[in-house]
Amino acid sequence: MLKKLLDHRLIFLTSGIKRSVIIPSDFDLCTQMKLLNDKKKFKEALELFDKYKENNNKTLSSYTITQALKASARIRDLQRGSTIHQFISSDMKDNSYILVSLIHLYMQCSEVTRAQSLFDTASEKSLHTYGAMMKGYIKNHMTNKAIDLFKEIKNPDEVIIIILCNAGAQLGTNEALSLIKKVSSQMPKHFYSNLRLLTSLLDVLMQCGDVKHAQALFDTSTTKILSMYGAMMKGYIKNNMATKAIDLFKEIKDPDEIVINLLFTACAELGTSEALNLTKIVSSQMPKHFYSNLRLLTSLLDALIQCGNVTHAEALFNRSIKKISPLYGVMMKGYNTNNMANKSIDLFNEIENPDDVNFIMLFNACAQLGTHEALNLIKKVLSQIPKHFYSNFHLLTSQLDALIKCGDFSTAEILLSKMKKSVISYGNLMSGYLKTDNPEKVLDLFDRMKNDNIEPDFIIYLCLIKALSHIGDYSLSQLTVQQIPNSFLLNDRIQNTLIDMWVSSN
DNA sequence: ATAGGGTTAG
Repeated sequence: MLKKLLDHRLIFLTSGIKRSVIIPSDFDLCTQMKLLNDKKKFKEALELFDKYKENNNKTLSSYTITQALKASARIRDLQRGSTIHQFISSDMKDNSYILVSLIHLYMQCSEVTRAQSLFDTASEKSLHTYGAMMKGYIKNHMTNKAIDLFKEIKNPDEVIIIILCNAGAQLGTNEALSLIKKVSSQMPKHFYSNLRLLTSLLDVLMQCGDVKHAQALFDTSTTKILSMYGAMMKGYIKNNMATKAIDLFKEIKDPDEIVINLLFTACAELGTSEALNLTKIVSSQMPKHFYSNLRLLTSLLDALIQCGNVTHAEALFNRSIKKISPLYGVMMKGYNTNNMANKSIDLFNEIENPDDVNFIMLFNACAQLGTHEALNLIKKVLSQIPKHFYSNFHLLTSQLDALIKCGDFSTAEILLSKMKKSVISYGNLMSGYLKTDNPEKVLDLFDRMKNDNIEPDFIIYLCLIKALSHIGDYSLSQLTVQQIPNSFLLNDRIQNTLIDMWVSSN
């Protein structure tokens, strides 16, 4: 695009002063906005845009509007983006650059319907338009829609295939894997020399569990860029092969922040003393400014804690000038796993804007204590949780767990009735009733589960048999056990628990 | 204009 602009400028420079007063000012605006956007200074780019609009009544070029839309999309400023949309002249609305930018804007702001209607009414649909729609669907977790759209495309280019790989990686299913394999075998061979495409391909193969295929592809590539190592390491971690991820890391000459981050994740996964040594060596050898990357620091602390060195993690945490919620979260997790729930709670009280994970960690700490004070804290915190966190299933589950562990079954029951029903939450409440010697409640919950059409799992049946064992009613036991599928009756632990039950009811 | 690999969670 810059080349096009430069061409414009050359024309205007040679065509007299009069034009150079009007046009180059918009040109300058556009170049400056692009520079700011490239530096991720989106707000500044938009301020410049506003200032220019105030002082000039002239129509803006499509290049400038594209930059303004891009900045609005990146900061997810729907209000501003819509205003610009209204401001666009009708003949410019057919411009394909503007169309793509508008779709991108609405998709980034989760306004899928508005993006869809722009797409549907567009007179011409370019590959870029399809690409923006597909990317938007992925962003809004409507992955299958992205794949459906892909199937409409006759000659996908490299970018479209990259986006398709992203969709496949998000799904991680066998269906996604076979689609990717089919598409990659049919695409022009020279696409394989596009290393960004190759990275996405490695990523999707790994996320769908085809480690061997990814390895073969990685090994045959003569040129290997860092992102390819990153995709492989991420894939090994995902497929529980952390050691392989570490081995691959050792082959990298100049690791960047991303692959080091992946290394720390792998080390955290292993949690061995070798992993601890490696974490210490790499963190001491990496450039000092990496420590101010808070995402990287979070992984580093996690690795140290999981490998058992809480003291070192604490020291680094205290040394960090800037502290973000995830950094508190990882420390709280560390205290929780080391049975230091009180320290975890103290840390929570220092957080200015707790995120969802912070709340989860607090609930875990309260569950660990199981005291009356802990219950009071849970109730105090409940009123502080922002409403949008209530869609986070993890948060509700750990909240339920904390209430049960602190013995507040009535509040737990209310929460369960409001939650999306699941085996996990039922199992949690059942084992709570079992521990507090309420076997009748366990049977009651089992019936409610059946009414909710939830498929019981191993844990549920185990709780059920133990509850029957507590009650000790032979005919009730016989009647209930008939409902357990044979596949579960073959399990050793189920069989042992059953034996205990028959003994106690005779 | 749409394009790659990264943190904490039941």
